[in-house]
Amino acid sequence: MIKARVTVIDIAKAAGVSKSTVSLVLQGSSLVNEGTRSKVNAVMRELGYVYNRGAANLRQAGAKSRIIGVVVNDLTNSFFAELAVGVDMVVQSAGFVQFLSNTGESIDRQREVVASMREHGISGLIVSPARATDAADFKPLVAAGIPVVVVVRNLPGAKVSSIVSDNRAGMMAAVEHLVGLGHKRIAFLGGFPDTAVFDDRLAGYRNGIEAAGLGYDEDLVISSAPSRAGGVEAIGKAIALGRRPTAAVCFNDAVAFGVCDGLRARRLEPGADFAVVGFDDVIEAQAAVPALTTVSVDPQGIGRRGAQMLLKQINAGKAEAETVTTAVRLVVRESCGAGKAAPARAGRA
Amino acid sequence: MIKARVTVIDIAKAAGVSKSTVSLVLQGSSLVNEGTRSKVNAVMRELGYVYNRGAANLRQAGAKSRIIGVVVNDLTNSFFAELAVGVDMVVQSAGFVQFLSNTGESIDRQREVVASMREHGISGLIVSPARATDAADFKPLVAAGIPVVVVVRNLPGAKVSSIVSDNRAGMMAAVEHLVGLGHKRIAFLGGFPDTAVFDDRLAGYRNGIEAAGLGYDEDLVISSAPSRAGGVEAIGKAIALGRRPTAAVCFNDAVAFGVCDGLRARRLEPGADFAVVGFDDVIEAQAAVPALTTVSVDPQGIGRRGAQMLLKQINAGKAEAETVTTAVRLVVRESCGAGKAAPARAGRA
DNA sequence: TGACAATATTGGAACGTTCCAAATAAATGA
DNA sequence: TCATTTATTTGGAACGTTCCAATATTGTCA
Repeated sequence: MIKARVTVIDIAKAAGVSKSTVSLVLQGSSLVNEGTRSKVNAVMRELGYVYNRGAANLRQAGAKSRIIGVVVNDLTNSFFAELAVGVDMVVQSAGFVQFLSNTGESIDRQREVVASMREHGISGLIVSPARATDAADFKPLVAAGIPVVVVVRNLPGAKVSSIVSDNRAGMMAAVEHLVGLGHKRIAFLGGFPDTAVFDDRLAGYRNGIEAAGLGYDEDLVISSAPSRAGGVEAIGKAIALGRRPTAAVCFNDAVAFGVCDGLRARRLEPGADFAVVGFDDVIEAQAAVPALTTVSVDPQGIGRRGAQMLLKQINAGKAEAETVTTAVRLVVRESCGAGKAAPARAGRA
Repeated sequence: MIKARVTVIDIAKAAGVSKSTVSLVLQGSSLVNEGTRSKVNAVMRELGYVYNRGAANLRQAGAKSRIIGVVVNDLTNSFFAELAVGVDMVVQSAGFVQFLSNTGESIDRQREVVASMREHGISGLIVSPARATDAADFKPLVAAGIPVVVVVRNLPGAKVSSIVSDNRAGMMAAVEHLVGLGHKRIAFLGGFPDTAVFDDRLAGYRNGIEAAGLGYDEDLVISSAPSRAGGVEAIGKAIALGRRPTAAVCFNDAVAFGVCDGLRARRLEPGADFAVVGFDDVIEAQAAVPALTTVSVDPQGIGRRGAQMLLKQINAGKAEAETVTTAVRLVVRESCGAGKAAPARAGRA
């Protein structure tokens, strides 16, 4: 068991040059002679040299650790897994690596992992914050000059960049579609009212309802946990209403699936007897029976976009916070009752 | 914009002690006086000190970076996302952080991320290898004394620890169950024959068939991509067979879902007209219609277990490779036609 | 040939920590 | 009081890189 690490000095000695030259080669400097370069490279390969980024970072004063921190609130939700994959794609091809952690909606955990990432000298952070995250939590990071991009859930008041989907427009489109199908009583089901995302989606719903000349009726807004179970609960309450709705837009796809479950438990067929529209377009949406009509937000795209934005800020050294909202589009499938769509499509590449 | 990093020396100066003492405090040494300790801690808080792990690792000769590398082959598959979450749980609570990367089944990518992780000085690696990974790929890691644990897919020939689920027993149980329901012609659908996992599952199928006194018939083994699309394809071929099977065990749940799709496209109802059993028990399995009878492998459990094993090896300094196969259990739901089970249960905590 | 530029190479001195051996201070025993 | 523990504290010297300023080497032009 030879534990001795091979260092740049070993290489230098073996190649008959100075450590400085080896360092130059490492950084692909054009200053070094072609012959020398290839010799050094050969020796490196031969001795099995592995670059010590820690040491390098030390010298480079925290500038470029080439580590990007990624924090998501629920990795078991495929929406966020996709997001992480999107980030990974661009981060990776830019020669960075991804430090990914899952907070499971715990803000304590979030604090921990962010602190830990900071200790490791991340050069930027992408975060989908846990519920009830304090906007001030990322203050120290940006004060230290570490770019932060908030995705999916925005943090009103925090002076960081953010990318959120156009929740309002998406929900409005969903309502319009249902109105176009002849529905007059459309409920808004699921979600916790204490989040910015909820507010946006609800606002879109309200806009859509009012634009259609239907009266906005508070009774038709039924919040619940943003989960499958929450959906079951919400549809239960909706059906118990005096003037029962004939359609619902849901806070997200998980809720929508729950709503479908709840409908079937009451011998109502989603799509045929009651129209259901989700939000997010998670992978399962197109495969479900009935296939879910939903608002597609392309989490992978958000991830890619967020990563690009972050990299831009890292390279720029200093960047002011920008906020983008990404377009969404309604994907009409079966659960809204708009007729059996063409046979389901294609896998993922 | 004051970029000056606060270092241990700044703290020392401000607290009127030496840097060595500050270092002692940092490591929670019992050598330092209680009064001094609290003073130092106070100053640290005041100046907003952040520990520089890079510098520490440098000195500690790569021993304890407290970084665990996690490499999965497909993060968009919830099976692996769950796995990562399981790892994260134990890794996190042991005070380590997780470096997670997705290879998307690309062995080039895998090589890249592993190299990158090594440069960052990970103290251990958990990997669910991409298809066709060369067992020698992890040789340098273990030679350098970095423990590696392979999960889910084993790497015959590699001298590393591994945790795989008991594929053989699981498939055998599935076959036995179908036999118990009266099926005589049971197909094995999906999966690529070039993987160890495929071999194991097929062996389990064969054992089950022969144990039941049914003849093993090669025609009933139809491989395909281990995906939903592959499932559609496989069931198509199965139905075209002369003596058509009446049931199938599938390579994994994705294939099983595809098989259900394919059945329905031919006006056959999975569960009623043809029995389908999957493998993995992905989250969607219990929510699907019909709920999928499948072999549950608890990816989160494997993740936790793998992480524990890895930590043990890290702490032990040197550990020989051990191999565990984790138990699996058949979860009977609807798709096998064993009668409507009790109403589906409960979410995830 | 000498002066100058261009091209390659190089020895320290950092970077922020931990470790070691040694120093200091305080407490104990005789 | 002095020697001897015991409890704290402390300066360097690493660790493996990068950066800087300086040096060697070569080539070019007059």
